[in-house]
Amino acid sequence: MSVTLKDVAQAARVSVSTASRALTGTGLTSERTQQRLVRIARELGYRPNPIARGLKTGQSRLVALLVHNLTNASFQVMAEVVQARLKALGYQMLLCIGGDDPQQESDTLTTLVDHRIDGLIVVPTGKNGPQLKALSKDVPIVCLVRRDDATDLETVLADDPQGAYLGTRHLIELGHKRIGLIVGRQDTTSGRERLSGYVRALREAGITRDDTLIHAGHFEPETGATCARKLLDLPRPPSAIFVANHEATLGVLRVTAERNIAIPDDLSLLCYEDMPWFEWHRPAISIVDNGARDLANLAVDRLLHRMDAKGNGNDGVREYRVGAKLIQRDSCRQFDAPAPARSGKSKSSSPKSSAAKSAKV
Amino acid sequence: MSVTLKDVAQAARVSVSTASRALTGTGLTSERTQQRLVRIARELGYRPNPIARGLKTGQSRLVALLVHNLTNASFQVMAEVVQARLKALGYQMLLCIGGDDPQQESDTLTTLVDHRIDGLIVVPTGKNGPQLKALSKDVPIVCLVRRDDATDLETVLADDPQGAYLGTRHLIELGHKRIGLIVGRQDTTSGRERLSGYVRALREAGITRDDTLIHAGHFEPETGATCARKLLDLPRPPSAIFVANHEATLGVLRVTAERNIAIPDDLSLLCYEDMPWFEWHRPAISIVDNGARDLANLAVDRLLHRMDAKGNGNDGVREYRVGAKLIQRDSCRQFDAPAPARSGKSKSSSPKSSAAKSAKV
DNA sequence: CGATAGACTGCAAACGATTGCAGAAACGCT
DNA sequence: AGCGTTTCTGCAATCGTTTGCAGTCTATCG
Repeated sequence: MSVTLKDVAQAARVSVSTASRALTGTGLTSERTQQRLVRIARELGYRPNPIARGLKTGQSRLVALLVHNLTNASFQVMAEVVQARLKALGYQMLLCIGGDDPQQESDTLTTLVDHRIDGLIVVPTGKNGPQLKALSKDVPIVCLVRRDDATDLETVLADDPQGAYLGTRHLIELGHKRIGLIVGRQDTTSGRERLSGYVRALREAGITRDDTLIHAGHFEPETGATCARKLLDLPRPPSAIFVANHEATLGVLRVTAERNIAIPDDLSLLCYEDMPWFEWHRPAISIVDNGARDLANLAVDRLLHRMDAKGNGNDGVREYRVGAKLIQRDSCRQFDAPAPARSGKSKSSSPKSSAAKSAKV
Repeated sequence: MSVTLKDVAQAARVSVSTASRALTGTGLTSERTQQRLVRIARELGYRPNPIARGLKTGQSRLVALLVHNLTNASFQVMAEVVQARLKALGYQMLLCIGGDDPQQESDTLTTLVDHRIDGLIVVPTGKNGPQLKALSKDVPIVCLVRRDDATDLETVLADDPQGAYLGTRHLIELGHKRIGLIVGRQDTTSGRERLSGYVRALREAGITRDDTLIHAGHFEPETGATCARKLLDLPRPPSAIFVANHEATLGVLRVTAERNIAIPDDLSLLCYEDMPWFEWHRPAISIVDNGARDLANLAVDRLLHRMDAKGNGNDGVREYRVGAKLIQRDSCRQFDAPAPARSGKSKSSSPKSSAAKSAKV
């Protein structure tokens, strides 16, 4: 079917080995034959067969990126970054979707190493630590965004404690005292860390933590909505909500729209991680940016380093943190302490707030 | 490193060939040895090396999906569908991002066939027809969403003419006569077809086409915004806009927000292709759904068919169409013909519209 | 009891590359 | 001229499978 090394060798009247050496540029052939072979190979349209090569060398020039899904905007940009970087180096990216499901992750991992991938960047579910650890003996692995506590794999993390702290502090500085938090599962690194950042900011400001304001769990838009309702139905509802879990944002937004709660006038809203439409939304939504682009780049750097270092690319560093930063848009606003809560909700009786509402659309 | 067939054979005291036959289940081995080998293989944790197998058989169990990007929600769901389907059949999906760039597409294509992929589903740029055609001799290929006119490849398309027709007709039925259209590049199938559907619906309704209402091109949110402005600045602005180009939506939405144009009261808005947040947005955005899920499934069906049929899976059909459907949400509204346009814009003077505006947030 | 079909099994050659080893050629040096 | 180096080339083994062919064994039948 396609032209093989043998064909090239025959056409050039040399042995296959010579052809191989000439084309891989080992410098073990004379300048003349080298050039001749390169020319002939090009004329014949020879393309080395990576499968055959891989069998011999044990390498595939394939690097896998295993993420949970593609709906998450962060994963999208990470995928694009990784793809671009790898491609420039002659690797092909294998993008896999694990669905945040341990079983699926496990399956995918085994097929990937079966395919003798040269490297792996993975957003671990956290439930396959032993397997990951075992695989890391065969393949350089870098964890991204989440840590798997059962392993000592090199991990590139967003600085979630700092990000959550930053976000919370921002709200506090705006005068908010009751800040609702919607945050991810507490058995994930990011879930725990974001909560801790939130708590720290409160403590520093001398605000006592109120657990009725905190919702942690595995969110989808729908459950995000229920939590938002719970928060808003509180006797003393929060004046700001920090949605530190990406998936919940849509639900929260819907509830506020349903109830005609004007953002930021009636409620300040701050989200974690960017989405392409956040800055187009009215009001444009302020966020804590986890630096997806930087994270991906760093992960690639580390992976390449390990791949070069052939097994002992261990520099002693286990964990890299990429700083988060606050991006202020229009969804957070100075909080004017209201009259001390009496009975019932005072919202609908406030002409000011409703006027503000009609100014916004 | 990992356990090979040879190891299994040795442990079972049979030849490698027998081991191979037993494990691949060719039925050429005795029941007893077959079972014994399966057991031993499992005990040893044997996993066949797809590279070696691929070298011999010429197959890789890899199927590639080449799309433009991952920000497009349709591509996301397609990727997830394809991944799920293939995985169930023991294939690994290779997801590649071509960026709608012919050069990049071309490069990716060659590395893919180098890797001896078993099949390819591609959203073609349309600029690499000859290459695709050539490759299709080696690999089963199915085009998705776009057709490459330079080839006669089997193609799974959304029914864009129908979808655009459906959408436009819907707006007409609501009483709209001046309907702005923002549509994709006219050198792509979908761009042309959507325009034609729009035109047909107008013609059927006896509305004369007004080219100042039509904007075609390669859009990003920003250019989408400029077009929206142009439309709204027209002496007689449209009462509805059909955003038949996915990328432009955000821009249009921003302009309407900026100008306090209430949707659907001041302007009806209909979009093509769904986005996860459309139904959470207030007002929820009505769309023409191109059936991404069905498209992906059909593409996989066709590809598998071709892969089975070993080269002549050609059933004579060249083109499959997946029906589009209208999903009505809240962004379109009955149009009450306004008083004939006088001088200036009457919008700000209408108390009704501003009241409506303040009801919405 | 011997022939023969049938059911299994093993040998060895592929697949397309890479690579250690050794031979050949060319060259310089004494 | 003879010899040691250096430089290049080819042979052949190898990676882990699959598979055509031929051989072995058993069982069955005449």
